Amino acid sequence: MPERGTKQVNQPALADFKVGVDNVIFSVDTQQNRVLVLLVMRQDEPFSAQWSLPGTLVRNGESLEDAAHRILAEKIRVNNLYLEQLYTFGGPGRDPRESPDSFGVRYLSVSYFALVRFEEAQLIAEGVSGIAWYPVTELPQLAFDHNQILEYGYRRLRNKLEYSPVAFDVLPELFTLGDLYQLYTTVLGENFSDYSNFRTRLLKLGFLADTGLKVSRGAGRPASLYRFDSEAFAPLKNKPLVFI
Amino acid sequence: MPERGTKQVNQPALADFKVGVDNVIFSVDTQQNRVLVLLVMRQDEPFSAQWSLPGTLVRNGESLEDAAHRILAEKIRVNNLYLEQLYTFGGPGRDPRESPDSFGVRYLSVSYFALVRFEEAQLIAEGVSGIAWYPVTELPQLAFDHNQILEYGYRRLRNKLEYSPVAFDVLPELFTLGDLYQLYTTVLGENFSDYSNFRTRLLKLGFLADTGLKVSRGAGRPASLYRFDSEAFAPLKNKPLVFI
DNA sequence: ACAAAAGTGTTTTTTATACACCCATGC
DNA sequence: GCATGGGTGTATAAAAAACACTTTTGT
Repeated sequence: MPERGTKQVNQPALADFKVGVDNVIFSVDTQQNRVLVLLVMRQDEPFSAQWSLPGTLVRNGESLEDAAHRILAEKIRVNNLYLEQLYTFGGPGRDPRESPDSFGVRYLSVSYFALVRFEEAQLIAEGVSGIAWYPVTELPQLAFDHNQILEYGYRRLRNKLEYSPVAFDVLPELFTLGDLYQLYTTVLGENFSDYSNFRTRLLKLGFLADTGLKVSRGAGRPASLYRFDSEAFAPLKNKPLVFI
Repeated sequence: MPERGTKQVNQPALADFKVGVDNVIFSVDTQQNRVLVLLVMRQDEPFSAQWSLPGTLVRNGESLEDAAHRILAEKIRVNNLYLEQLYTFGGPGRDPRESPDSFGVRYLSVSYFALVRFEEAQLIAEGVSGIAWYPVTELPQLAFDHNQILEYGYRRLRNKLEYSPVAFDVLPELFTLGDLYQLYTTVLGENFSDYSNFRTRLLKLGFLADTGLKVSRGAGRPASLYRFDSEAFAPLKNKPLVFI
């Protein structure tokens, strides 16, 4: 990192930071076919009583990823979890707790991108239970620059869907090819691919295992339940893949 | 961001941070066909007299990207520049200036990924001139976790090369299709594509403008000099593209 | 003349796209 | 029986991959 300014004298002072971690946690409701993001109601100033991304300030001895796991575990119980760093927002003035003259402590946010399974995820109700899944299409105004962070996270979701098997981190353990197709259509839009071609392509890749189980959902022929076979996927891990 | 712990009492203390910005600056020597990264010799403790990425600590009122630009401008004069955020490294103990008990101030690094043109970039010699381009294949041991950051940056370069027109930010303004092909081979390895197919594909994309100029480099037929036509590329900006 | 690098064209194989159509179930 | 969603197959177009061949220079 940095030179310390031992030689130069009239150097501007270094900023002091508190570092926060904010999680953009996505899941998908396969029943209602909606992409959801987890929001919490703030209890404290600033932005008290406004929705925000679940976040926390980093503690002594704690890594960034530890902090991300900690805040996630405080809000939600999950079996499966996909987590990766998203982006770091650190401009001056992004937190009203910073003094207006730009001196004094600054607040930096390292955001994380997380995927969980809606059906398996249990929200942890705390007090008045200010925690909820929001459809990404109906977002409220969020605290801080969280709308921007969320937008950035949603873009990441759309991108990853195309070349990475993240779909299986938000779908239930067992899913039909219709579920999978629906997920892709709701996130990527109607015209990304024909259903039957999508089917053929995905099956040919060889990491979707047919469980033999069937589900019937109203009218129509019952669908096979598939499972993501991570062992069969392993050799494809670093190859450029096209899911769409 | 964060709840402040107004209600809970026995909460571990929040960490205090200094935030550094470290740049992974790549360029390419088309003559010698090598990918280069800019390193600076540290003058101060810790890691005095060791090579490191050019970095700096963020000052009062300064944004992360501003800091990245500042340190870059201190080391190198460029006409062209590509810059984007890379990753944030913030685990405890990544800087020896942190006290060993993990209390006291911590050092976090937001790294940036930069591309410049080797021929146009002038290094700014300061004092004993501890600044140099290193081939990515012959890296010395670096200060802090900078080898890890650099590795991460190089992976980003390889990835971006495949779907993004970053090649034209490291190549000279005018280049031959051979130069372009050489760049791809040195970064991506020999067997990513046949030269003649690579040619045809790239030209069909329509954003390489033939200047009509020719260069002769030793034996062989002289090659046309091309220019990246950013206007012709604009409509393709958000489309999924394959360069390889 | 010939090696070396640039550039063009052709053939084959693979993949994408657009459909038409059959299958099994609920109502 | 027929609407509904699941599932298969086929014909066509496009793109990727392999490679043969021509062009223009330096020596």
